[in-house]
Amino acid sequence: MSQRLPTRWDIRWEEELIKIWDSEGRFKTKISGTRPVFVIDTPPPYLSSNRPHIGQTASYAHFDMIARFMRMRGVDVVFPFYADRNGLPIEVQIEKKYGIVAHEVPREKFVQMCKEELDKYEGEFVASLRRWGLSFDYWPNGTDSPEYRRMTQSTFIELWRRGLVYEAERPTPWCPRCRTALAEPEIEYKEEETYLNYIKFKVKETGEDIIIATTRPELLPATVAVIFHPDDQRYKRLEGLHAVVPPEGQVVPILPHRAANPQYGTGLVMISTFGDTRDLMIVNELKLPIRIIVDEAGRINTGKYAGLAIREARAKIIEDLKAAGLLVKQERLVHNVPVCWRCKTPLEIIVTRELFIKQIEFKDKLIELANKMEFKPPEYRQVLIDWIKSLELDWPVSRRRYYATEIPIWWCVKPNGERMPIVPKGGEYYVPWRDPPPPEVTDACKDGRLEGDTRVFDTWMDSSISWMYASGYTKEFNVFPKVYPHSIMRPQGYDIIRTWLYYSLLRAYLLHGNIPFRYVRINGMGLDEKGEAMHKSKGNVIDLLAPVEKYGADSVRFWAAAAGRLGSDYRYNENIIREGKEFVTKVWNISRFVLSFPEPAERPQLMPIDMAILAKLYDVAKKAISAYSDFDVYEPAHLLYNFIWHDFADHYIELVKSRAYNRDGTFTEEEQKAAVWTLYAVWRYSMKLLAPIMPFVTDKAWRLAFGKSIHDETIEDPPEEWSRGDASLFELLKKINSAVWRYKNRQGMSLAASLDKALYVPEAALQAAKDLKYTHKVLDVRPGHGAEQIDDEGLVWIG
RNA sequence: GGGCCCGUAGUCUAGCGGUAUGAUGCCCGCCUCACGCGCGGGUGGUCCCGGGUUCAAAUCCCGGCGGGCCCA
Repeated sequence: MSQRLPTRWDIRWEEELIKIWDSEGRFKTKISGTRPVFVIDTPPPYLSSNRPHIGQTASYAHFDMIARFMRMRGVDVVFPFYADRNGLPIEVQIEKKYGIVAHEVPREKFVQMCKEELDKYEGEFVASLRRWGLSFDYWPNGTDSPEYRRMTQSTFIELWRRGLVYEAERPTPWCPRCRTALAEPEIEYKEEETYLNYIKFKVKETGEDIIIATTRPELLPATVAVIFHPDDQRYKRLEGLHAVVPPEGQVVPILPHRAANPQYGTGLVMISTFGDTRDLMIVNELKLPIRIIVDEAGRINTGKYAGLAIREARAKIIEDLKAAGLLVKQERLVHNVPVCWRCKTPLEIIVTRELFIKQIEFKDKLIELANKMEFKPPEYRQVLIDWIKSLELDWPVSRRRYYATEIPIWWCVKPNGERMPIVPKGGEYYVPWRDPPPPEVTDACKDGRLEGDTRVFDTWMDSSISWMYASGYTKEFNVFPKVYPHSIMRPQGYDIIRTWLYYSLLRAYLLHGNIPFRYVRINGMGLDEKGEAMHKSKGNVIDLLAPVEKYGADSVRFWAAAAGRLGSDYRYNENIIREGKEFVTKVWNISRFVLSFPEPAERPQLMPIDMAILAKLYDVAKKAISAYSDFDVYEPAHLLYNFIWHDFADHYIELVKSRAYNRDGTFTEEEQKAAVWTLYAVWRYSMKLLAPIMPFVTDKAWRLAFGKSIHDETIEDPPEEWSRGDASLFELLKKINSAVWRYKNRQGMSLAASLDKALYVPEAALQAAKDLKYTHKVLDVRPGHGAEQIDDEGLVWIG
């Protein structure tokens, strides 16, 4: 190798390497058929903007490091990248961008607008990640492709056949703006200022007045009960009596129920169908009658206030109550209202026909399965289990939106008006709102008229089977039967445990009676320098390419790996990126140094210090391999940084430099070769261990050295014989080096200057006497004590 | 309102029963033939506060305060 290589790593080499990797076909999934297969269930990112932020990208870099490590362990890794493109956010974005409302535009056209917008983002998204050196196989078919949607639909049809899906009229949290039902995780809460209204009801049996406090007076016509807390002595006497509800005068029971808070308002609470989820729960529990007064657009649809929007109705009814002398008082109040996660519109609970997937009856089984998955780190298992325990409703999966997977149902409308759902046989991509029904559907509806369902699925219906898609379920290389579920790993953030992870588990259980994958790797969130989440609205989003352009991808990857422990949040920290850059330079220069010697063909007789550094490396390798195997990149990053820099470079290389050069023939040829052989052995092995984290500098050096890619090498377990060296000798030599350097420093000497004295060291260190003598340029190296102690422990003397 | 996590030198971070790890910053030296994006040496901490358990607490328990996340 030439000595004329620049002393600094040039980050432009990274872009050359990406081109080389691409031309070598490294980004394509390869299944040998002989090696074990491992699937990484890459999170398909949602393309609501053209670039992921740097925190998100860092987690993808982690996945890449794991993929690269596994490949070097002799495994065929399926590491796909495709986009999640279905769902509400893109629709909302299009509506905002063009100032339109989805349901007022021809559906075909609206869907096309969404698709085009997404296409614009995807190319740049992929290119940015590639610039980070990510080695995924890019699959252009995202969750909105016929290929993926076909799978979503077929798995749904399978569940339908098994009776796990039902359509029911059910009170459902509903967004009047988006005109869709929402599932539990899609509900958010927002503080809102409102009035708590104290309203007079009459007790039917006694004629006395009772006062009820409510923030939702417009729901009075839907009120079906009044409750008080069972321990509330003030109202015990009302138990079993009835209340007359203004203004329409319906008579409802007065019941004790623990959900009533005696401290809130008057302690008497009206229960309406449907004010909120608590109302819903009580209505179900007490089997109260259902009074539907709100329609899909959020308008009152019955009685005196019909046609008014919720807020208008509220104002009007308050006015009427006032006029009738039934409004006792109003208190200002700030409370939390449930809102739509996407558009923040306050939700209503209305009754619609929705499709539900059964989950409540399987809670115990799901918890059992959750205990069978391996969580890294383990503490996140409880988050999933707690969530399963808290579920109260089946999963509503139908949505009245547009850019999503169509529900594959046709409705057979009989002459008598009866509607029968018919599902096709599966295996195709069905668009019932647009396409004619397939023959098996027409055959099943000879006596009726067919209507295609216009609804779509909740997007988690798509992403909850990503682990099947990633395993090539729809692809030519389909390894699903081979890897499911033991060789699939799900990497994801803790923020979507209750959604992506939970629904994946549910779907796997319903489809296969099993877990979806054996391993769950939970990463923390990437935060800004101050430790706050990055949000466009906050203006603290750090671009994912700027630091790469400044410091190079290897440096940024080093930050990604080293910034935080697995499962903990990690902050953006330019210092660590800079440290990564310096480490790249260090690695580069170590490589230049080692490669300046011809590698000995045969293994020479090693000296004790050579054995000692190998023993040290043995230990580092064991720990690093074990950590990598647990999908941790933080430990390896720190272990390798410290070993390569502060053991290998600072001490071993310094100690054996004279022996390796052997300019004046002080050492025997065997001794010299031992140094060079060991330099190579340590360098080779540590480069391989580092390659998953810093794939660029390690590959460039490896190609110069051996004319092939480091990424084709195998990381074997370290040879057992390495462990026979004496690692404590190495620690002792480090202390001696430091002591001498400190001494020279205090004497104002250059470290390269000769010291006209003998060095006295512990007996053990004499095994490296010659190396010590020439490294420190002392007269002699002797055992015992000299005239002057130069360390804290009394080990090192000179004189 | 509930749950979970976190609070260690200017900054970031490890330790999680025996008074503290590393990085960075700062100061001082060194052109040592792989590297000045380097090498060496030093400086810097009531381990958020209060109480408890213990021979002994950053470390365990309780209560605050501050920050974050998830959920209602």
